[in-house]
Amino acid sequence: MTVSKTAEKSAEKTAEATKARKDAPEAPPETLQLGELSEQLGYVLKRAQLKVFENFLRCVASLQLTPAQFSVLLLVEKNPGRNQTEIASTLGILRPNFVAMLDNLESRDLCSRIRSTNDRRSHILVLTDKGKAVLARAKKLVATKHEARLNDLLGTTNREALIAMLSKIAKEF
Amino acid sequence: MTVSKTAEKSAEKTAEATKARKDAPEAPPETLQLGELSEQLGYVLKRAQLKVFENFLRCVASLQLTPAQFSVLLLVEKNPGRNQTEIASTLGILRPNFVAMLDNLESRDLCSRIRSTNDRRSHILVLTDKGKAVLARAKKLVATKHEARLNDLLGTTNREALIAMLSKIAKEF
DNA sequence: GATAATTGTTATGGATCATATCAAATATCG
DNA sequence: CGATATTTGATATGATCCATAACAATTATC
Repeated sequence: MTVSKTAEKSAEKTAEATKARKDAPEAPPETLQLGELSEQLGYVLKRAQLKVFENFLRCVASLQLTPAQFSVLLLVEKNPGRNQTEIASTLGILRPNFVAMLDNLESRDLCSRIRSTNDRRSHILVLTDKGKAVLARAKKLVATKHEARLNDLLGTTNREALIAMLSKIAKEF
Repeated sequence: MTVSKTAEKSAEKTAEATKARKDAPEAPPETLQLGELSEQLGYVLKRAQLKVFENFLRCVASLQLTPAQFSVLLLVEKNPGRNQTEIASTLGILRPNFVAMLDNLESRDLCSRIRSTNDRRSHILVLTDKGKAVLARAKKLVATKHEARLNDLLGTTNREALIAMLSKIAKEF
């Protein structure tokens, strides 16, 4: 759809515009060559990440959950009774930016802030019943539509190897 | 360094705060459990991508190049004579956002916009001599410091497998 | 030759990310 | 004990990135 848009044009002025048309070995002229870019880790990582996030959003579109929101719900479910700072920092979210995120989730009745009795400064985070239900549905959608897509593409063994390598990079790079 | 910050506190009020202290099989209490998050493709992808970009910036800090700028220089070098729309679109950059990027690179005399004689609307992009030199130095830094780091971490075979899988995801997901 | 499409550009708004600062609560330490 | 420092959640604010609409100049199309 976007390939044949920029065809050869204005070839009547410069006669050389149609040179090297026969026995062209490779490199179709209308497509740009990525070259070393396709071997750059950062480039391909970023491109893959965008595609994966995009697919994630489609898969859980019915629940209106972003990857970041999904990760918050997962972490709160796994670690009930933790405060905002703890949840945010393990997700790499800065505390100021976490406030609006929680405002959103709380306004949708997916999680609650509870003033801690031990330390009245902190807010303990817990999932509401609705939050647990939504998260359960999200998990199913992600497993059956999102992760399954990855399995189809790579196979289970490769998928596990990929996750392992990315985890290692995230931790040790 | 950030592990032992939030130690157990105020354990004298609630006697249950110190329960399950002996024969704890796993799960140190001061560290949050990632749970299913560590298996989520999107999460580990994003985390890895941030680490890789961070490392890239450090490796080429002397040249003041971001990953995006590096990709532009690489693509222009590989595809001389292309216009802004072509370069931007193959990198997934929207044309309006590409203008400021080029203003930056051009103000640093790394690349030039040249009015095309065929189509006087478009700007042909080429690297300046300085741009070619800077790109050459950047390539060396990236190869010896950045990509080499990845080889040390994964090994050459795994590195190639990782790049291949990420490329596949970027294209077919 | 009138109309449509393309190119680079500007303006603009949203989303993400980072820093400084604050009040309330707690911890630390003399 | 009490003065000081630290922590927590929050606000304000700015930077950066990403997306859309619109525009003038140029070219393509019919």
